[in-house]
Amino acid sequence: MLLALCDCNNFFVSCERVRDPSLQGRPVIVLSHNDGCVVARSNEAKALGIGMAVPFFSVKGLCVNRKVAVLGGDHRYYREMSGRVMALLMTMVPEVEVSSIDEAYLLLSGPHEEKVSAFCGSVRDSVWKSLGIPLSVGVSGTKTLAKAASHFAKKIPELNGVCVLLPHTGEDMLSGMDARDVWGVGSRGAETLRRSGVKTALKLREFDEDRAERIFPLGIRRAIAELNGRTCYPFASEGARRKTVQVAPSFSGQCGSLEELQDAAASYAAEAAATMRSEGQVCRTVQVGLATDPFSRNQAYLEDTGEVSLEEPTDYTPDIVRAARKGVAGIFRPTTMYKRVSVILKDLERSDMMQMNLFRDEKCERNLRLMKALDGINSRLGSGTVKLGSQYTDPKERGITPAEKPGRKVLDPE
DNA sequence: TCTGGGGTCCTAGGACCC
DNA sequence: TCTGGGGTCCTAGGACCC
Repeated sequence: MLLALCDCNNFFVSCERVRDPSLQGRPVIVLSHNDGCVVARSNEAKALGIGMAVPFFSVKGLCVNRKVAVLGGDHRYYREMSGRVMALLMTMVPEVEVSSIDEAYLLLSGPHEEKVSAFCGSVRDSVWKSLGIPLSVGVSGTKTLAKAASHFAKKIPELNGVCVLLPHTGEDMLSGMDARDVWGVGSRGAETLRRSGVKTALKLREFDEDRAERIFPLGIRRAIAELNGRTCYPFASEGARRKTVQVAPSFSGQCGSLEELQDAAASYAAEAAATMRSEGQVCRTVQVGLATDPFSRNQAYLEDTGEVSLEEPTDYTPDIVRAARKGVAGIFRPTTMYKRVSVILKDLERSDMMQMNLFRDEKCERNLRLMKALDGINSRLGSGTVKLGSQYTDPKERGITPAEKPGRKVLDPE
C-alpha cells in the first residue's frame, strides 16, 4: 500500500496567479492579516532570499528594488480554490485524506499502485490543466516518507514534480536532505539531533532505535520509525472532524476599552459559530483570551484566558456571542492596552448526535431556521451582510481593524 | 514606525481520590 | 513526632505543522 502526498506549490501565490496571469514568472509574495508577515512566496521570491513568515518591513526594501509583487491575502478565495483541488483529486481515487488547505494524501491501491509514476503524473497534469495550480507529488509507504518524496519532487527538476520513494531506498536523496526538513522535526528537535551528531535525513533513518528510545522525545522517535517504513501516522480518509474553531486576529492598533474588546469578541464568536455550523458541529465551551503586544517595549507581555461553559451544546450564535462577551468581562484588566482578542469554541460535538432537551425543542427548531437563513444570506452575499444587531457591532466599523480588500496589491512597482 | 493565524498533539504539574 | 503512593483527570504551555 502506498500513499501519494499531493502538495500544491506555493499555494496562495499560485491562486493569485490563476486570478491574475500577469503574475506568472515574476517574484510574488502574499502577506498575512494586517500585512504583517510573508506567508507565501513564489519560487522567484524564494530565490531572492525572502524567508517564510518574516515580518514584511524587514524585506520591504528588497521588494521595491527587485520589483516583487506584494499582495494582501484573500483566504476566502484560497479556501474556495482548495475545495476545487480536493474535489478534483477525489474524482481520481476513492480514498483521499485532506490534511491542510494545500495538501492531501491519496491512497494508492490496485492498478494505481502498479503504475504509480504514470498515474501521479496524470494527477498532476489534470490539476494543472483544469485549475492552473501546480502540484508536487511524493509517493511512499508512510506519511513522513511521502513528505520527504514531495520535498525531492520540488527540488529536483528532472523528476517532473513526481517522486516515488520506496522504503529502504533513496539513500542518495536522503543523505542530501537536512534532518531539520524531516516532517515532525522542528527547530528544537533539530538542535537535539545536532547534539547527537545527526545532520541528515539518512543519518536519522539509520539511528539506533534503542538509543533513540532513551534520549529522544516521542516526535523524533516516530520520525525515525516512519523513515524506516513503519507507520505511526495512519491514513485517515474518514473525515475526522476538527476539535476546536478559533478566531483570533490581532488589531492593527491597540485597544483598552472593555466595550470595544467585547464587540470584537462578539464579532469573532459569530464568525467562529458560522464556521462550526457549516461543518455540522456544536460546542459546549467558549474560551476567550486577551493579550497585549508581545513586541512592545513599554509594557510586559500579558495574556489571560477564561472559559464559559454553555448550558447545553449549541451552535446558536446569540448564545455563543453572549458567552464570549461574558468571558471577556471576566478577564479584562483596566488600564491595559490590548493587541489581540481570541475566541475558541471547544468541546465540539456533531450536531446530529446532540442530545435534545425535549422541553426546548420548539425554540431550538426556530433557532435552527434562523441560523440557516443567516448563513444562507451571508454565504451568498459575503460574511457580515447580516449580523445580529442586538448582540454586537462589528469592530471593523470602529476602525480597530482595517477593512479587508481581498487580493489587493500592497506594493507593485509596475 | 512596521513582527500572522488556525490547527494538533505531547508533556509536566497540580488537584483529587482512595 | 513520624506523615504513602498510585491512579486519573484537567490544564497550561510548548513544539510542531501549514
